[in-house]
Amino acid sequence: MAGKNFNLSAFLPYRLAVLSERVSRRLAVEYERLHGLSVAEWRVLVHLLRHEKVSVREIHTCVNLDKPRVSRAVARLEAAGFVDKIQDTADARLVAISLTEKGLAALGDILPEAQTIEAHLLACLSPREVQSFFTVMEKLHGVLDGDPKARPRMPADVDGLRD
Amino acid sequence: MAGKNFNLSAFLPYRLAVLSERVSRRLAVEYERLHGLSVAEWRVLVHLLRHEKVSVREIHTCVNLDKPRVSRAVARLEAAGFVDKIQDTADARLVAISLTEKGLAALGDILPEAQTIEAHLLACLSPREVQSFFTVMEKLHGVLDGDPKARPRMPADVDGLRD
DNA sequence: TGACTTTCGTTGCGATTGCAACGATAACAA
DNA sequence: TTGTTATCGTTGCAATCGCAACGAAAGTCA
Repeated sequence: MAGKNFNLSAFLPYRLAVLSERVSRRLAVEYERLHGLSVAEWRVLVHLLRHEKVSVREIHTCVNLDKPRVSRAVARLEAAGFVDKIQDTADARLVAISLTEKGLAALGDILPEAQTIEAHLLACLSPREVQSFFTVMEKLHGVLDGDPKARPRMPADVDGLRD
Repeated sequence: MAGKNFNLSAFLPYRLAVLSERVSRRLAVEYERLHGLSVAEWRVLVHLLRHEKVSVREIHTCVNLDKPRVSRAVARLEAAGFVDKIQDTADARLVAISLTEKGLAALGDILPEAQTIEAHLLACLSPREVQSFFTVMEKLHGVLDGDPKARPRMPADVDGLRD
């Protein structure tokens, strides 16, 4: 049989999954330790740092979480006092979510840790390697962008790299 | 505040998570379409291709799935007839799992698709880029290996690259 | 105006997840 | 032997997941 020598450990999707999960979990240790946050909650908070009064929909399209996940994350963040959620005056369907002081303070605790972890990871690479790594990830996304069976990518992840 | 210009879309852990999930889902389309398999079941089957009569524990340490997940995946695979599970004669605690003809046939369907997807992804990269990409992933693992707060890596993923 | 379609955020629900136990068996030590 | 410890695979359980469907609120157009 053809695949007899198929090696899972060298299979790109598997490798990506294993590395990504390990990195995610390492980060999650800090979210959890500092303020009991989940990945979804962390992503929402980070998004709010740069965008005030945003809707669930906008967060959803920017941080790669489906709508229900964002909705529930926001609900938990609001209950914890990290976030304010008020109804939009112009469009009653919309909700305007923004950071509270407490939320900002929490980010102040977590962000440095997160950036330290990232810096720690990148420190083992040469500038050329870093550059190449991100380029390759981008190219792989490009392949999936052209694959009708792949889930389309959130626009923010394409544009977001520019600033 | 320091992190005001923090950009999630350029944050390494986030980028890795997004890409990895997209690739995984693209693959999962094929598992599902062809034989209704989950990621866990796919990984177990692939492992069995190279290792006959293995225990749950061994699979667990080789394919980055926790024990309960392997146990349940095997149970489903057995119910579907893809796998045989017999009790080890020497050690009654152990179970010997191996592929059935049907399981082998299923792999025969899925493996080519999986390899095509991987090839399709890699085709957009130069040999140097591929080499660099895997090297970088390895180095990132190396950083986590030295980080006490990171979850240790499964030995098989270290050794597995050698063949 | 009024019937339709679309978009909003939320909720329901079955399935899956991760983790901590569990009973059963084996290995080890006194 | 017998008591202790370690390891096996499995199960319980609460939390989370993804997806579909929902009611409410615009938007659209005859």
